Amino acid sequence: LPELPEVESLVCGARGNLLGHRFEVVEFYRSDIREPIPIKQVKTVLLGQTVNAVTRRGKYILVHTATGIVGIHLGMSGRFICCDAAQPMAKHTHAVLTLDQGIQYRFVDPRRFGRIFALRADEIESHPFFARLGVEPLDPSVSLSEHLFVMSHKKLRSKSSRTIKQFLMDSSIVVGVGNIYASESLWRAKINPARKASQLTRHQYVHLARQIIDVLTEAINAGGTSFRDYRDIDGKPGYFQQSLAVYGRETKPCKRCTALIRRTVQGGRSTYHCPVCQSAKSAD
DNA sequence: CCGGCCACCTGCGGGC
DNA sequence: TGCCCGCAGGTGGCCG
Repeated sequence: LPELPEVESLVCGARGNLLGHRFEVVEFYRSDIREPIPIKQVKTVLLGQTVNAVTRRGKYILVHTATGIVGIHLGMSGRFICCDAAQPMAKHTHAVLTLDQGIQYRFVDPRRFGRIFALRADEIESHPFFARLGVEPLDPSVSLSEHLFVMSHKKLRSKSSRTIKQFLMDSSIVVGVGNIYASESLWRAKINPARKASQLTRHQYVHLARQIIDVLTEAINAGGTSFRDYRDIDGKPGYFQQSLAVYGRETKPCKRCTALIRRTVQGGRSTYHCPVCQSAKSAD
């Protein structure tokens, strides 16, 4: 579920349901997720309070009220589902927030890698979870290409030999580029994922940044449905099935050149690339 | 200070 | 059927 496009879509949808509404009931069914949920603090922020804003930093969802902010991260398997109070409770529902009209937001997370925490309004940028986060790729005031180029060169001084794929997935450099969109944007930019980040030219970073912004934007516009088991109400597969060019397509033909997509492992995570379009030495 | 690796969990699909 | 293995969208923290 959670790559940046899913989180962004969720935040947009949540604004419609939450803004100006009040949490009447806040329930927890288990609090031992990634870190224990600070139930008392979370209730202080939410219970009986009206939502002033719903924002996002990286893949963190932030719900603002007059008494503070609750941060929610979905981890690998988390969902934040809006439904009627009458709906049967899904397995692994750990928290239920009931709004004034009986609408509920439910936090469901089988693997429990997600987090729920509270912070004060003035803590957002200094909180450990946010302090070292890199730039927002879709922030129009940021030159993503220049940032990536400069950061990749900074690391060069400390004999870094990090690959471009792992560099893109480093949230202290840029947030929101997860395992799917790292592979996808490198394929679009025709850059081999095993190349050293420090060896790419400024020109290549310009091209790569363009692809990152485009692929994330397209996925957001498609409603953030880039997960494996997504089906819409008619049972049709979402963006994931239709539009991902390489992710999860090992041994299938490249959508540009028909060569067979290859799966490799970098930092313990699967990487997909086309050995022809993204040939290792291509300076493109 | 930095890069690399692990841990944290449950579920699912494939092979035997 | 059923068991076992590998794999799954993330990331903070620890170790060397």
